[in-house]
Amino acid sequence: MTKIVSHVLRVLKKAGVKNPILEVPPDDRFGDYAFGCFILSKELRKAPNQIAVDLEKKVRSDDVIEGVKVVGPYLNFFIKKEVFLESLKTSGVTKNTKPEKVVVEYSSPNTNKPLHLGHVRNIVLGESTSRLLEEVGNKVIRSCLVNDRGIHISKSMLAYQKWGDERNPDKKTDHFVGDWYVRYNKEAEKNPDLEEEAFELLRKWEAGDKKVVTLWKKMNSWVYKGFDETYKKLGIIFDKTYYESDHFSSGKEIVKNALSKKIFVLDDKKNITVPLSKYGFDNDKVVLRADGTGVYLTQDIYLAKKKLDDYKYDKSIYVVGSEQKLHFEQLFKTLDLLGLVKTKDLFHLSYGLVYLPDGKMKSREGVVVDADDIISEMTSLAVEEINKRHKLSKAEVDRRADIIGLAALKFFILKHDPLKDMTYDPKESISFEGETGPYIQYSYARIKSILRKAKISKDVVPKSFSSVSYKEYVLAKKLLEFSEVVSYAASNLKPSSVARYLIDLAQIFNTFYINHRILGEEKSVYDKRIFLIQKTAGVLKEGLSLLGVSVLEEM
RNA sequence: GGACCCGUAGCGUAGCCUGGAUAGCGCGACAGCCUUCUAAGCUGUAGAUCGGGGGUUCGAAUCCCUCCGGGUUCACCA
Repeated sequence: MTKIVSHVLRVLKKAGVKNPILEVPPDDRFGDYAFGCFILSKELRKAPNQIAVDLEKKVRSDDVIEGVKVVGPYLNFFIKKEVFLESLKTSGVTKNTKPEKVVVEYSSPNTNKPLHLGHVRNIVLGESTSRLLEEVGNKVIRSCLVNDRGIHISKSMLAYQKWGDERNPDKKTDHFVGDWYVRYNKEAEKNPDLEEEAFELLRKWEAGDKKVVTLWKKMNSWVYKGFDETYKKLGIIFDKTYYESDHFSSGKEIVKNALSKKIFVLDDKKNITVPLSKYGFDNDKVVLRADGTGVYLTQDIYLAKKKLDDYKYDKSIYVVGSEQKLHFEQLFKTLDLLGLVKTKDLFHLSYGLVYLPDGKMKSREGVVVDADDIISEMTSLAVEEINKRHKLSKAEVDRRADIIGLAALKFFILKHDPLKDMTYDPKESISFEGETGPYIQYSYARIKSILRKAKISKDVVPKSFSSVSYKEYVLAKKLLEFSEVVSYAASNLKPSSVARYLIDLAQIFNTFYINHRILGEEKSVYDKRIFLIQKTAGVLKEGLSLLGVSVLEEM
């Protein structure tokens, strides 16, 4: 691709254009590349169209350029179709020249309730971002910060203590704990004194009360067991888990130190604060209360330092919902002031909230789309779809349904720009047709089916290509875009651009598929098309894998 | 009230960074395509004053200003 572009640029320079810029026309009927002559019109004091006409005379066709054509102010270049297929032989994803070590923090659950759809968005985004960064050559450390202490877990604990009769879980263990959290909130409505009891429990926990700590450990272990099952279904493995309970009171030394260096200051109530208002923030931010207790920011400072000590990272990415945007701006500026990490090496990958049709999810009332529920709902929908089409053993149906259901769910989330809020309507649920994960998987399976019937296992690479059809050319051209798309997605942390690309590619492939036969064609055509569909399968599989989605050989 | 984000056909969205040739796609609607490599597919039709207004520019969905609508956030909560 770039080779073709640089060739055209060279030709333009030879024709007398000093700094040529190429653009891609909106429709390939206009050509493969275009040079807009507007930029020259002032300098040459000629109409853009006249310039284009003059240039046209100076450009000859060669082994890359088939011809040029003037349309209005544009000089349009038509590239020989086989050149695109030829470039496909050597195409691939470009790796970073300087690989970086990147810590990606995601999931970050509380331990008082099971994971919900919001977490799924977070996890799927975090995982895909990690894979993208690895794809371009970076080293990624997947980390998870567990909020395992605080008033929320005390509430679950209190309800269990009061009404749980020391029962063992009779359902998925994290759901069991979550039920007590919901129970607490229900009871607390009638009896506001419960809140004080919950705080009492938290104080006891902090004081190291044995009974409370034992209960806390037991309930957390149930939650972790449940989380692990969910992570396993989603295909997630963390390299490192940080627990809030290990360092919720850490970071105080760093803060005091910064005070003595006059980086931080005392406010009129003797709280230690970060003087953020000097740097364009609305307010200063308290980091250590006068009574010596820390806040969220305090331990986040500590954690950033800890991660730095643990991994000496070049970049640190936090996958956290958009409602915490301000907090991360404050944190990043603070870390910069402390001289710990430069702001440019920190990134808050912010994503929009997941809404239900009637508003926000409320986990304290149990109004949530539970992660496990939605996964199994997707899976059973997939079972129905499979049974409509095939008669297979139950084991095979289940195997395929897992892969298809998860693809539908993950792709549905990832095809949206992370920034935007999204609404999930359980009634309409997630489709398997149109712009979906299964659609991409299906395209892949179609290719695999042909390759099976052709009994081809190795890559077919024709020496040369001839009489390339329009649809073959369009497919080849799209395949060549893959590496650019990956680079863009990795540097902008936007898995959605990969998802969008895969939709386009699958559409183009399916059109190609309907219009061109492969099996039974004469050798040169057959080889050319096998080459194309093998490349397509490769890109579909690799692209999906960047989204954390698997493929099926048959579906 | 301040700050930030979002506003593109009935619905869901891409394009906005880096301005350019008829605003791309999916769902839904309508009309078609399975005796040939998987119809989870393909083809066609209808459907958009790109939230309103102003500005910059030869040219604005894209950049700037402003207004309107929606959201998030502004704690010594995480």
